[in-house]
Amino acid sequence: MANYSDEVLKLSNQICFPLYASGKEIVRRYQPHLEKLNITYTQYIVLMVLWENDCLSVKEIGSRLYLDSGTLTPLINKLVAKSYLKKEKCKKDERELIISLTESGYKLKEKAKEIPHLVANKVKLSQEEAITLYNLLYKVLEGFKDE
Amino acid sequence: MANYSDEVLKLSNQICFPLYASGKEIVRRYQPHLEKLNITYTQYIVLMVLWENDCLSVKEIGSRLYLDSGTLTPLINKLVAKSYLKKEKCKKDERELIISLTESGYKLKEKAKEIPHLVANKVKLSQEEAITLYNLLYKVLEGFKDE
DNA sequence: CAAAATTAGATTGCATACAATTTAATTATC
DNA sequence: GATAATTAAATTGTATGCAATCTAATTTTG
Repeated sequence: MANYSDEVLKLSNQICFPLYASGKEIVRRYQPHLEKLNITYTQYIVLMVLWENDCLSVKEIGSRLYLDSGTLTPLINKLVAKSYLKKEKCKKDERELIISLTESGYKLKEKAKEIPHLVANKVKLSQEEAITLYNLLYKVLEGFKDE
Repeated sequence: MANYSDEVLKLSNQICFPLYASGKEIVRRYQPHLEKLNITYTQYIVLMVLWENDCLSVKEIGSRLYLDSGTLTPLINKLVAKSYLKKEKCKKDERELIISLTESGYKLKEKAKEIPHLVANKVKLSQEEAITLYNLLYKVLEGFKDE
């Protein structure tokens, strides 16, 4: 007979699963568009952070994107190899590495601006639902910060 | 001067990013608990599907979890190596592979039942907010299905 | 019914993710 | 001011994810 613990372990009763799955699926929708810019989704969000605020340390980028140096170091190296980014040691603190956009990295911004709309159109939510979802997701993320 | 396209490209204006990040972060909260069972999150959700409905094809598991054979084949092999699952060819259609729980795979269910609570406690949402979030996420996922 | 098309899994190749460890630089402490 | 503790990146190792391709089995079609 199904009991309470069975219910708890149903996929459909756990909020983690739809979070995990929808995150994955929406990122997958970005890839075909990003491919035209020769970048991946993770590379795209690194660029996005820098388009908004150029010249940041690896640490700072990681803190905004919830990524650590194990992910960022090789990823930034790829973007440097593609000539979208450049790295330089911070003068004040040589442990830090300042990441900044190259001319061609900055120019990508214009090409990228249409992509969010293209994917947003595939998300079948009303404006109001999207805003609610957005706020709840940030609430989850913020909640994780102070642990 | 910041214009509309700049706004569009701000991380904070894109619903994809909080989906991507919160999915990743909540999965990360599962790992320390799952480690005690010697499984990863993806392995856990495969087991969860089978706890709910044993004996499924790789295709069927993939359809429920939004994963393809490139991810599932090696992952299922690991669970077979750990003696949690077994594989057998489908008699009716030899292309299909039926995946089922072993005795020890079934027993894991009892040990796993406390984990969702432990992680849910870290998510700082009210009951009502969690339900709203849950429904919106499934709406996103369902919307992706018919493309 | 034989050839073509489709389908289920497996394989390959590339790009994350992240824990754990290491290295170099900076701060805190005695 | 030398040593200990801390911090930023890089490195290592393991586990996904997924597109693309391949192989074998089954269905569809002329």
